[in-house]
Amino acid sequence: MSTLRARQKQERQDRIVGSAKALFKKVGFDRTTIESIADAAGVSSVTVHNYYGTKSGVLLALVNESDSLLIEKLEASLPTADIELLELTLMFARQIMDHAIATLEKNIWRQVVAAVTSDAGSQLSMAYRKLDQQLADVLVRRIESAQRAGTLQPQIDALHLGRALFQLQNARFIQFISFDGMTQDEIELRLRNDLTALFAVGIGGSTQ
Amino acid sequence: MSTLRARQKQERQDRIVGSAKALFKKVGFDRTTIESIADAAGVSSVTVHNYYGTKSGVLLALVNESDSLLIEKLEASLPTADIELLELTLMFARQIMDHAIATLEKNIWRQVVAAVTSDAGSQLSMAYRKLDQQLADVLVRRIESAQRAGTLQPQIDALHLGRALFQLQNARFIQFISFDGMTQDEIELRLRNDLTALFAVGIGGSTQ
DNA sequence: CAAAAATTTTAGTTGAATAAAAAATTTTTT
DNA sequence: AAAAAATTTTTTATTCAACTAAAATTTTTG
Repeated sequence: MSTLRARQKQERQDRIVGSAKALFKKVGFDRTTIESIADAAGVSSVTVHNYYGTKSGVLLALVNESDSLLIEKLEASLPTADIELLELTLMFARQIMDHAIATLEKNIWRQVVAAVTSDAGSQLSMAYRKLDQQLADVLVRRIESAQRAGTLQPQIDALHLGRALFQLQNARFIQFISFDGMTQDEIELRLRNDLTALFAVGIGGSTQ
Repeated sequence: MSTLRARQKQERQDRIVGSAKALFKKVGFDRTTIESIADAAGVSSVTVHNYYGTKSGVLLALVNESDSLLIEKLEASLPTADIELLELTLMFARQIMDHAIATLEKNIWRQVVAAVTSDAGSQLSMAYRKLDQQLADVLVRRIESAQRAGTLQPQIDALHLGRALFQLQNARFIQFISFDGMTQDEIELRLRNDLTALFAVGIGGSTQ
């Protein structure tokens, strides 16, 4: 029951992450210094480094937390059956964008993506990727359930389809956060166009 | 005809970009300092800053150059007609990966992606995105020509299909560079699975 | 050769990151 | 409960490199 010390550690970490979030939102990532985070959290800057290694480390820790919530929310709110594949995917995308915007500014999300890419391999990057995979799994399971419900042909490969749809959605999400002027509606339209065009390919069968 | 000065400027820039490339390949991005680039190029570090602003700036300049070549190469080598959509896309993806690996290490590509994402909005980021769009256009044109050749149903929306395929390919490309252990074959397989699953959706028509 | 333009030098700021010793706190032992 | 041991945090100090500003110098042009 080594817990008093552990609890305090947890509290300290919570304070750090909380202060970081507030500062990121207030003055942006670049202009937030590790020292300002440390000050706001009532710890020393060395402690921040000890826990999270780098400034990006703090950011990723913060995002990992909030993304775990997103998965639960998605799991709960995404309709289970009786929905078109295209609509399902769009709904999925919309919820992710909603969540992202509710959590942090686009600008900060760009830093998240950059950090995950730039130091792929770090603990926190890998945690982030794992969450992505869980998101993809949500989609896969909905596809399977649509197949059971008869809304979608059963011979389709649900796993690969779900992953492909996730990749596409994710690519568009990154586009969404990459431009301040890009609206959710515009991204939704693009994703819709993507899917419509792709789904149209199979329709005619081989022309040969 | 203000050209002597302009020529020297160009030469200086070439030297900077060349030295940077050599250093990035040799010791990696992080351990290359702007001063070492400047030294190798025979200019002062301030000059490097003046031209490219940041270290990432130099990197993006370098990549923009080499990617222009890629587009030409693709345009020349990608078969014009008489090819399946799936094979076309895979070939496209393969050439991009080949080019990427021939140019820089995965590690450096990660920095490229990070830089483009992190300061979206900078000149060089936007140039990079423009090149991406040109890449997508190559795909679109091949699709149109496949339609003219009768290999693909003419009623399909070539523009949106091409863009969707590019997005998917790009997502998989980023996955490719994100892990040192990820092979081209593995990525090709994933992309093939993506496409097969997506194209299968249309086949049955509506079940409703 | 003088004017104009660009580069380099000089000098300084900033903040991330790290190391090692000191201080504080918690746990364990007596 | 007090002392000792163990662990964590903070202090202190330093390094490193990106980036910037302004003056000095060089180069080009007319």
